[in-house]
Amino acid sequence: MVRKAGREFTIRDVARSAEVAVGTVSRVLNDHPSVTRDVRERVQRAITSLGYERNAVAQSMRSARTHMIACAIRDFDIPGYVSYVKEAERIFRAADYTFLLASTANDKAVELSLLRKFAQRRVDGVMMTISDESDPELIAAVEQAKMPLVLIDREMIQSVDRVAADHRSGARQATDYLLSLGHRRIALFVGDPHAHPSRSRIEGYGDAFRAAGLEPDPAMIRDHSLSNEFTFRETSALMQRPDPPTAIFVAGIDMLAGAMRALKAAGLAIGRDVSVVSGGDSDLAELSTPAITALQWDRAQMGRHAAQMLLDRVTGRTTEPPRCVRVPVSLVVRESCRPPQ
Amino acid sequence: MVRKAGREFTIRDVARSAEVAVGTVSRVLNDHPSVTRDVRERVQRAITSLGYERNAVAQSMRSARTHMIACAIRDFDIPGYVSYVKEAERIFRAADYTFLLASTANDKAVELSLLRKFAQRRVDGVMMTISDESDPELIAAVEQAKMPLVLIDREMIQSVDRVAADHRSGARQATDYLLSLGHRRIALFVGDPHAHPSRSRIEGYGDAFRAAGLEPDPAMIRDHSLSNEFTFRETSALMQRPDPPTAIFVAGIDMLAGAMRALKAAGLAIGRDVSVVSGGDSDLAELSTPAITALQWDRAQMGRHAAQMLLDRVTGRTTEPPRCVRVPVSLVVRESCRPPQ
DNA sequence: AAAATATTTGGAAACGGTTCATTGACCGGC
DNA sequence: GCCGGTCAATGAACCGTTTCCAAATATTTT
Repeated sequence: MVRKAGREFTIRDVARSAEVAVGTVSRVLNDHPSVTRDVRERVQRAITSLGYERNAVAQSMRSARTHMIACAIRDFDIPGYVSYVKEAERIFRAADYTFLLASTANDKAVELSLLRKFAQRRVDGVMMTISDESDPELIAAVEQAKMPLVLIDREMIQSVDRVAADHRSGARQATDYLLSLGHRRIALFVGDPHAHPSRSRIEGYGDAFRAAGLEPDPAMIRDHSLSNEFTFRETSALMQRPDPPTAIFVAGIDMLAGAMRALKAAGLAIGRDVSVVSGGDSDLAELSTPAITALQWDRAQMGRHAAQMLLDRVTGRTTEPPRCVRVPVSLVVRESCRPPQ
Repeated sequence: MVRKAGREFTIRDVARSAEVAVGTVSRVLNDHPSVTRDVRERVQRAITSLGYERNAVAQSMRSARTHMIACAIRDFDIPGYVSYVKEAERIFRAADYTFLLASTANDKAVELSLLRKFAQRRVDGVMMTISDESDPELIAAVEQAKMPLVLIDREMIQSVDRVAADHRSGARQATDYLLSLGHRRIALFVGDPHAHPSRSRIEGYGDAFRAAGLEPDPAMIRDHSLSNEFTFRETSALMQRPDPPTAIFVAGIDMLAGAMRALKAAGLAIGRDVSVVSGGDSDLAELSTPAITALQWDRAQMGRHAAQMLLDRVTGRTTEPPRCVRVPVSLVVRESCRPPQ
């Protein structure tokens, strides 16, 4: 049999070649029990001899399931995020789902447009972060999504499943530790306070101060952007004040590099001149000299939870009300903090 | 109009609601010129009032184009790779292509199975790495792929498009530099020599030795795996020899952390006790104390090239024979290398 | 004003699977 | 020898678009 120009073989070609009906080929492909050994083998032979590959598009068209899961995160190259995603992809692939990935640059318009695209593609489920958990348009888009959806590291929208690290407790631990060393002017860097991680970190920071009978100084808090440039600029500015902080808590997951660059440029030594705690652990934190004290949580577990929750919805195994899984955060004490001079 | 239970609105519902034919709705959706303003507006109104979302699956079915690009890389959480991917995704999204991502763990079976999956999904193009450029099965699978395909950081398979960094020149520069400082026992760590980057690095390393009238010592070369554990173990072993290397060139893109961990554990100071050059630049390399001398190339550009080449094939803009784009590599000298004592 | 041409709209076929009602074959029991 | 029941296999309908031909209408030309 010769393939028609530009056309791939279809189930009909297989049927003709094996001298059976198309329905029979479909049943062979789907391991339906009521096919005799003889016919099954004839069909298998036809399939291999033609090099037939089943068309997933046609399959999705009829079955109204695409076996695709979409994921949208702030940015690909944030090692912290990618750890979640890596584990999730592994689980989805094992469950025979294809993984679709996009970055949003933390931009609401991109987030909304991706949600529409995912809907048009009829993906079976969505895993994502959003830039602003209190934006009505984003909330509406998330709540009215036609497919199951899991939010990553977001907490506020109660009507969908969520997986989040316990950043409030993490920030509390970090701040408690710095306060216990005697620090009082502790700079706090977080990202956009419209999303849960930043808000929770600010809360945890405040919790620690208040538990010590102190009031946090708003001038020490910088909440604006997650970019490295921002962290660099603000660290530089803060260290030039007449009363610079004696400790810096760079709470964003990928802010450490920016702060270190600024301190290096200013000729300040971590540990000796200023104490530093990083809000996310990394090779950089672990292997710096001195090694940086950091907050840490099981990122693979977070990805696993998100993937599993989503799969449970997609396959209909769960119809329970939406829930929020919270992953614990702990402080790894290294060498970057000393009592202030 | 009420949506039937469990069914979404279709183009037919829109047609009925706007009192036009389905073909007309399709023409409105596709901005076909021959639709009068009046009809167009009536259809638009029907679309918004029903909340209709076009079904991309059906569209693909009919048009035989999915507007999806698949990408398979060794691992998500290798910052070096993710930089390529990030830029590529941006370009594909801008061109209205959806990006499909999978990790292969550098495993041939996974690579083959993903290629089949991509074929079944009828993606319009594929961007990937493969674990072994000389494996006949992989070569066959890549060459016989029904869709355009671009290999990332692979060079050998001439019959498809490729984008690769010039690792040979990079390794030559790094080794030249270490030799010029007076080092002779220079350890070289690379990944699996079945793929271009490792092979090229070994060649570049040898080039430098031979250009200096020396012969490289095979006992100083470790080519096996890209894992951090491997690098850790082998670094530890090598430094315990009676004649340990005076310099280490960790040429793999994500091997630096493993080597640094081993040196730290052995109580050896980089720069003073042993010189180090990293085969890939990173925050870790830049911000370590001392800062690590590293090879560097424009990763975004690599992703851009790959995406553009693929788009040119997918859209039929190019029918030229396959080519290989090579991205230059340069050495950034920092503080991690000194003459041997 | 009629003819020729261009433009807009309608409606059916096609894409490649899955599903389901129907047919046909075979077997055992009375 | 007939009937009922089970199991395999058939083939048409269907999923939601796009595309193409034909019909209807508008516009220009003669």
